[in-house]
Amino acid sequence: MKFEENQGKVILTNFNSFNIEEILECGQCFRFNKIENMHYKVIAHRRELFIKQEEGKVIFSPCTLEEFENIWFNYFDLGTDYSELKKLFKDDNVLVEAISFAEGIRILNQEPFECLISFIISQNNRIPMIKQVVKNISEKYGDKINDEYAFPTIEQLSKATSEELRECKTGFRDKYILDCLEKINSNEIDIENTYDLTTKELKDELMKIKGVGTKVADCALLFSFKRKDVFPVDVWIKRVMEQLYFNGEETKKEVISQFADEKFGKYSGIAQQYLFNYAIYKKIGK
DNA sequence: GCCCAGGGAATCG
DNA sequence: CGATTCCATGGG
Repeated sequence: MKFEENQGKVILTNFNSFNIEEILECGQCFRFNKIENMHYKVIAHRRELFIKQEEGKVIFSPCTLEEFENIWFNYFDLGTDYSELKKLFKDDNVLVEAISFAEGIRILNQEPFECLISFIISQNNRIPMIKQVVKNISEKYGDKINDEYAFPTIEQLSKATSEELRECKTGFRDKYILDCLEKINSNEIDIENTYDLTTKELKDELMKIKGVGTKVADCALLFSFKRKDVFPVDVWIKRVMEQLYFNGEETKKEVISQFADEKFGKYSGIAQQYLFNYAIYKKIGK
């Protein structure tokens, strides 16, 4: 892998396992827009970033070398060698098949607060609606950056009222967002300093928030707290796992979760993302 | 009007 | 505790 700055852009070459469409469209993040094929805009870290992928190269702009090294390298998880991780799954024919549908998926390292709120909103909701609600909240409470709005800081969103949140179309999840803010502001939970916590300790912490159960906590753990050993089980994963590993038989989420931990191990979260993408692609159960 | 969405809380045995 | 029941909103 190589990256260098050229006239306000950073060009990434000699990489593997990077497909901007697969990375953004696989349901892990909500602040992006498609401009054209393999050309996207991402809003994260109070910045607007354009990503255009061509044969053998990815162009990030506007972007300095410093920003790339300090922010986007980590955001796109470029320190992780996905070709090595995929080798861990090479003996599982089912997973190999799922991976073949999106070789270029990577798990983004998103900002914890935004990711947590986004997945609180995801409860009983659809991906296009989640994107819309997160956008509404950003436009109402966040700072303007170019022609978009950054996701609000904790301080900014703490000014929100139940009525305002409902105007942003959060629906009944308004009280969950308010509870999240209360618990952060009263230091009942701390999402800033989590490095020393085990995955279970951090999960218990997150689940103190009303509206955060196993699934929402797992998504936050995987997508923003760098815990690649968690395997979020939602309706799609449940269906695809039942079909691929349980002979199409109805299986409880807890059983699927434990099965995944044992089968996929330390990097089960990566496996989950390939399987989720496969489930959506095949429209399993629909 | 009806159904369901990347679930969770409350309640019950 | 594990299992069942109830909850609640917007969009198609």
